Amino acid sequence: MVYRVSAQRLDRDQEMRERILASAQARVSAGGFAALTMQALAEDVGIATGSLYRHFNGKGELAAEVFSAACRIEVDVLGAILRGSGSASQRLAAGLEQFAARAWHSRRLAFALIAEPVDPEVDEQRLLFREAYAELFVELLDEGVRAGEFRVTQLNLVAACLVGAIAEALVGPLSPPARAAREAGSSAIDLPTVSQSLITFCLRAVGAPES
Amino acid sequence: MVYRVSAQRLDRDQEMRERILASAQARVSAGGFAALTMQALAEDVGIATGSLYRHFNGKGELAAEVFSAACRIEVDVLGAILRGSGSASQRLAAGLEQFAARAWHSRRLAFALIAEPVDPEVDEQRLLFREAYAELFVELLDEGVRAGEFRVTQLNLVAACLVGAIAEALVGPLSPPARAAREAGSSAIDLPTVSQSLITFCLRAVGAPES
DNA sequence: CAAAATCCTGAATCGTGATTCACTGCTTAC
DNA sequence: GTAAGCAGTGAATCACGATTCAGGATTTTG
Repeated sequence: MVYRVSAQRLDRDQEMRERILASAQARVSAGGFAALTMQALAEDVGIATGSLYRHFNGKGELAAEVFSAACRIEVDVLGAILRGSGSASQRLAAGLEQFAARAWHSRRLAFALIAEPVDPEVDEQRLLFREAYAELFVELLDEGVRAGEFRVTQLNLVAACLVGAIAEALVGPLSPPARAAREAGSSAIDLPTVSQSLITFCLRAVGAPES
Repeated sequence: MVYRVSAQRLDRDQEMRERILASAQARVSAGGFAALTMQALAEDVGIATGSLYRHFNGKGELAAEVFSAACRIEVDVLGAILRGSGSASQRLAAGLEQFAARAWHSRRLAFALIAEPVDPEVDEQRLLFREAYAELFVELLDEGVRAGEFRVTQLNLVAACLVGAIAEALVGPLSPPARAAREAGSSAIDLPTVSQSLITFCLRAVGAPES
């Protein structure tokens, strides 16, 4: 044996893996998962298409990893707020505001994560992350109910409704951004307005007392 | 000229077109749009694949037509209720109940119409029909606000939230049906419970006074 | 019934993009 | 320095289903 996997090699592999993931995420952020082709990605990174397969078993795995990484950040951010300090209502409002702001500022990515049609492998991840979101809301709802702030019985169902309402409001085809993109001269709603309306909607929906 | 398009032929063409659409809808109802391949469809109908192209310009057109037909029914049904008689709150509740019942009884189709990844051509239709739904809700919200029943300012946004909440609750990956399908032994929620929770959620969300 | 025109067939073709693999060229260890 | 073996290359291959099209079958009219 005159060749063995050296530490140097492992480092380089890891670095390359990260470069690939970074390029992939950039692609998705710019043009959605539809823009994530192995050929284009390889060109971005500056390697041959075949080389991608040294680092990932296939496109599905790669896409799923891009997806998870992006989502994990979102879930962590939201979780930190929802599990933070303050009353359940305050935390719900803060979480929604944060969520809205993030989605607003990277719409393409938000759309890709929440709604874009993709490989089944990615869809599985999406399922898991939507559940993760819902789980966070279930926790919060539970606390809110115990504290007498919220009036909800079917925690899971209401959590799903919240996730759906938020998703549709912010990134679905009906969302203000999407509408604005379609009809050029449409009356633009701004972030604070959307944010506030969404918060009011959700707080009322869970039976929080009006401020 | 010894051959011209006769009335008989036109009739047959129309009948065939309808048979194709019926088979296509059956396929989608059973296995979603993913199961709608031209080959399989042709076999179902009992004709050659090429013959499908006498009746439809391509798969996109066919799929879009299946989609529209199914959606139009839903929108009409919902519209009839939302525009019917009774207070805005009563109509909203009735509409939700109806919607929930229909989705519950044909989940696969509901999923296909609301959430399944498909051709762009179908996505366009989806956009239009989601807007149609939202438009119905906007009308209702407007009436409700005028009547002093609802307290909502951003009608469009709130309508989108409603559509999102309903969709996610009933057919999204988080929905009780979907959950039950995944975890075999999960505590099954029944339709009346889902229906009631959804109604409460939506009525509160739009600021309707508690009953 | 025959001629003329269209319809129907389904195997072959096409398009798209992921995946492979024989080859070239680096790394490693001594 | 150099032999052994791994990494990188990218054009060729594959997979998959939509779409086409050259005949054979059918319908229409006189």
